Amino acid sequence: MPENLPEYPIRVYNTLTKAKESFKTLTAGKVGMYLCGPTVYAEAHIGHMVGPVIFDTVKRYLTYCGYEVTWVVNITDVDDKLIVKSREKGISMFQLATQMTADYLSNLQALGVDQIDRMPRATDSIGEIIAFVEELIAKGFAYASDGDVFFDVTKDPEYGSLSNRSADEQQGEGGGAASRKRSAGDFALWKSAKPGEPSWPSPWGQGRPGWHIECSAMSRGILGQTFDIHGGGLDLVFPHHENELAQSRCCHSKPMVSYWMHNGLMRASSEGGKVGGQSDRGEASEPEAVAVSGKISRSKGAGGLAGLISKHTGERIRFFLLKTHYRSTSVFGDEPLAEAGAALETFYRLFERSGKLLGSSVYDIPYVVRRSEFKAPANPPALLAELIQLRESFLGKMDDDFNTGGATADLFEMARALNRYIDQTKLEESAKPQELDILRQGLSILREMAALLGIFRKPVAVSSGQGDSAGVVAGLMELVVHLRAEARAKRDFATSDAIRDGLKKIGIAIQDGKQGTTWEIAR
RNA sequence: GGCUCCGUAGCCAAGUGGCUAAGGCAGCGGAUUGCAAAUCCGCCACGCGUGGGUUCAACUCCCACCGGAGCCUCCA
Repeated sequence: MPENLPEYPIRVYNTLTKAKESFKTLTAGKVGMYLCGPTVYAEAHIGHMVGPVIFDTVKRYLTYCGYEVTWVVNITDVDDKLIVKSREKGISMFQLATQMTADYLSNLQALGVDQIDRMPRATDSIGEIIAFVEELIAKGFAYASDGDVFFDVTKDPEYGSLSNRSADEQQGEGGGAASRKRSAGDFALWKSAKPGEPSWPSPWGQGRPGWHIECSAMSRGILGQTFDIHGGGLDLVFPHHENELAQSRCCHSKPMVSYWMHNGLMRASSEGGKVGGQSDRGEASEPEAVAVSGKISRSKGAGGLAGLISKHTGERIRFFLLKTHYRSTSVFGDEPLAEAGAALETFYRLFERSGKLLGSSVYDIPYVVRRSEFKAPANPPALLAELIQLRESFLGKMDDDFNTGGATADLFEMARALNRYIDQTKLEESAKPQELDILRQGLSILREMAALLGIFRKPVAVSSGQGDSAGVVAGLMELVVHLRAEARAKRDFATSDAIRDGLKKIGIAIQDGKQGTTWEIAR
């Protein structure tokens, strides 16, 4: 790779310049990427998954394009909310953080986020944080005040450049620490500990880090003073990233990051305005009033991601997040997720159908994992020519600020082309080896693109039977399908339809195809 | 009040100066099927919140207005 530096026209929207810019790395072929992770004081909600899924996809894409990416996601495990929450629960702050970190990690895993290289914890980085604060004081950008240390925003002429606001505009009352601040916009780098609070020794007494400083310290420690991409939710632009940026830029007298990327926020749909059925007419068809509440947040009681995952599958949630552009806000709820699920069925059915023809799982078909390694055949058959073109289209969308939403359209076109090929070539009646090979190659291209989105990496469990019962269900279904086939052979359609209808009522769908009858439990 | 962003078919959603405005969900016709389901083919925005303006040309740029969201306090 070093001798063959990637040259792809990737463009990235930069919050700092408010424009799409050509992607250029600081070090040839290498990318340093930092995403602000969660404060682990409560269970994660779907909003916390947006950034990880997006940046997981960004890393997959950049890696595919030949870059060597180091992706860091921090864990904030010391913070006021952690202290409050742990007291409520009667456990230590560290226990709470450990529990919630485990919850976060399990959610990431369920959504296929497995590209993270480093997950530093704030409490493991206290030494680096203190050193960083000392440097800022030495350089005149920060001052100690009665056990606290504050960043002096008036010393930074560029303060506010990220969120487009000026320091003197900040009319905040300065919080509880106002009396110790020189100006209201100053923010804490180090907070003195009250009795009983978790604390670490420092040159300013016992205390703990402020919110923003850990990211400056940890990103520097792992990625260096300047790195390529810094991400987070749109709600972090101010004050978190603004402050982080100010600390690092002032400390090092150089830019902190090349590209600031911010993802849009999720909004929750909620049923509201349940009107009583007082309709004049007998047929009351009140439209379901769906109120869209604001941004979801844990302070409003959002959560239950684990339940959501078991209900909708991680892949469905991931696809839902990726079918919209990462910078837009989207409304999330059971309906939108179910729709995403319905869309995915197209692919699952294609894979099942193809798997039967090929005699092996589509998920076992190898595919190209480096963009430069794709080799188009000299005279491709029509199907492959079409897929190659769709592949180009897909990659073009991804090059343009990781437009996953636009790219999914090409995925659907690929599925249609493949289904059409199977239909028109009548592969299900008889298939020549070379025809199956073309199908296999086509599926390989589809999988290559899907892998960039981190989907279709492994089969989704079709029968939802649990444990031992799955085998029982499969055996029962085999029997039922067999009996029904006998009825159909005798043209006893009353019986066969009764079986089908009865199964449908308990959530099992039957499909009669040329290759026999298949069944699936409604997902 | 200040600062951002958004408003594209019944719903979700890509596009953002110039060929016929992607794709998905739902729906409707047709092929197929014993009937369905699935799959394929076709239909489904003469118009992209409203009103002005710039331009040879605007959904795409500018202004105003209406509607919605976010940030300015903890937040992914």
